[in-house]
Amino acid sequence: MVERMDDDSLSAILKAASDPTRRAILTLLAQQGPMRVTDIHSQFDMSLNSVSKHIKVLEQAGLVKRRTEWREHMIEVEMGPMSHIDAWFAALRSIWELRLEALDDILTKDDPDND
Amino acid sequence: MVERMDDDSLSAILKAASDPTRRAILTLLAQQGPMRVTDIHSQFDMSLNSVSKHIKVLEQAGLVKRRTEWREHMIEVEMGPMSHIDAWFAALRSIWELRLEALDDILTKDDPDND
DNA sequence: CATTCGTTCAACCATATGGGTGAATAACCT
DNA sequence: AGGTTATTCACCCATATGGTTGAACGAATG
Repeated sequence: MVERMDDDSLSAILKAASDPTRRAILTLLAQQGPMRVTDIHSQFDMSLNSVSKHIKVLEQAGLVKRRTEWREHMIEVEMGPMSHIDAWFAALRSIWELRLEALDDILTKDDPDND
Repeated sequence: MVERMDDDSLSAILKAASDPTRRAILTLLAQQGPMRVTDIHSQFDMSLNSVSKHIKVLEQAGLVKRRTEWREHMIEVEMGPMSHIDAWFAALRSIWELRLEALDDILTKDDPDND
């Protein structure tokens, strides 16, 4: 069944994922596993600070998790919340298909009353 | 292999979907089928103009299609591009799972060399 | 203690976004 | 032609966003 999640959370997730840099960070983390902010930064042509901010956005959306080990912040991708995107899309598609089926039903039933 | 679609298109799609009003519009259209801008507007507590702007964002992201019939603009949800979201998510998950499998492989092989 | 390292915080800037209002355009209906 | 209807365009405004630089902080290390 459709887990009706917080609209705000979903917005945050989608918005966080809508930035190419942030998607690249997620991909990088999925490939490499947990990385430090500095390591992530080394893969991008932008200030460490900007990368840090992107990570914060991802973190607040729940798409990454931070394990602060001593002075190093290990950032790890979190796949769980991403399924909310999937769920929303699936729900939308199911609503859409339901309507089409109903429409088809109306059009194909041999009811002489139509028109 | 990861089907690398236009990064910009995907960004546009995710960004368009990241707004609650726009998601509501998509849901409405999926439920009701094609609607006019005015009809959509009647469901929201906001100016017609704002609704029109939201529709334009959805349109540019390819999430809705516009059939301009005479003076009426019929707006219809377009499910196709939404699968890009799905595809991106699936690709990310697959990258993630591949890494975990490889990791598991390393950890479980009876290699006496590990320390 | 001073330094270096890893990271964030604070301030700043340009641009985008979401909202509003009012005018303009375009087509239909007398 | 004049009025109504449907929609967008052009502005305006407040706030958010993505980027920058420089300072600050906390912890390891010489």
